Amino acid sequence: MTEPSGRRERKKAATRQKIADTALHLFLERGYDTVGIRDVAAEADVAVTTVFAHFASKEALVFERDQDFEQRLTRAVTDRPPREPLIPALHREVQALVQHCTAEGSAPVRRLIEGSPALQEYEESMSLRHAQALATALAADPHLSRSATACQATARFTIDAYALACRADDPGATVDEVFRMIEAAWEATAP
Amino acid sequence: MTEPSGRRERKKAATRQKIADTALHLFLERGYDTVGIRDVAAEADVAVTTVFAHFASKEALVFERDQDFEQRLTRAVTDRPPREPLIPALHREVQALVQHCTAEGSAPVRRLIEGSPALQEYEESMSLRHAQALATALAADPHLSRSATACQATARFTIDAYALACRADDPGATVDEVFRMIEAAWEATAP
DNA sequence: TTGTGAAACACTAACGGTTAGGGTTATCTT
DNA sequence: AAGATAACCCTAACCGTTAGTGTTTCACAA
Repeated sequence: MTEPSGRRERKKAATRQKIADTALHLFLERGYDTVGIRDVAAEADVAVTTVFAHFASKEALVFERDQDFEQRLTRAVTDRPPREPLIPALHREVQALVQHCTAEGSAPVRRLIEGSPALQEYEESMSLRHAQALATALAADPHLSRSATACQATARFTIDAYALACRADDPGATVDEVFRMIEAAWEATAP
Repeated sequence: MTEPSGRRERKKAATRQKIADTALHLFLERGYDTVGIRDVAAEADVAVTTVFAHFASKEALVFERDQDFEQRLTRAVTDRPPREPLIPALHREVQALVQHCTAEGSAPVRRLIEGSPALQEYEESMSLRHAQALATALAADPHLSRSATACQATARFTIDAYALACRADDPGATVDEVFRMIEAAWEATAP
């Protein structure tokens, strides 16, 4: 119940940050596979157990920043003004997310991920969780009234659009093209 | 260059089969997490290294049978009679694959997979590889002449249909419904 | 101020998947 | 029959991850 009560939380956050920064730095410098958890812990000057107290797995160290991805997607649905059509809202949000993830600064991290099967698998797994959350949000929207299957499919398609665009030569155009398809698919499910 | 030259290959296949059978048996009996690779190796009477000579990972032991999944999908595209429309062909093949995977005998294995995050992650990862293979097959079909993006998106949508249907209450109906969406999406990409 | 409970962290040791290194046997080829 | 090689074995280790068990540091109230 105590919100900003001080030093302990700050120190914890600092420790977490230091671990994440150290890890990303080492990964980018020497490669994901070559750097062990023990290396990260030593360099960050913490115990190995402390690393796992802050991050669920080695892979999670790399995806520190993409915390709010899921929230942004579901909010694009739930916080949309009444009567605002669904697909354009999703389209806009995905466009923004893709731009964020293909920005200049994210390039080295993307290369890191592409270079490690373990990281790619982890990212896919995250994506599926996001798709499930989005599907739930879609099914809960009273204005849509589509079948559960239609909601789940649309959620997956949306995540597909994001995943494809992140790896495409022209991310923006890819989002637009896939969303033309999603729009048609969605219309085909109208009651 | 030697095709069926005998005993060695037969023995190798037998060893592989014995490992897979033993593993699945143990997993179903005592649970995936409770059974270690060392247990499997001991029960199959082989060395641990031999297990990994035949299977790339512990998870791969469970998916021994779904070898031809990828081939069946791509062949549904490439071996389709000329002028046969794409989506119905895919629809039929996915329907068949789903029936195969939701058949009576596959239920215990499915429960095994649902019970282990590691197995689910592995299955997703397989799915993505299949989607990429399918996308390549679509892009290579001279009759289709769609953009690379459209092919990739359609491939992913198809895999989504399979994944959703395998977990749905009514798999057949789910395939049909999602393919109505895919059909519309595909039409929307007509040149 | 000080005592108290809890949170954050450390250390050690281990577990389980996976691999490297190096040796043995069975099969294939010539 | 004599190499060549594939399949296999054994040992020992690496690495991610966790359990068990303290120890330090902070928050809070008496």
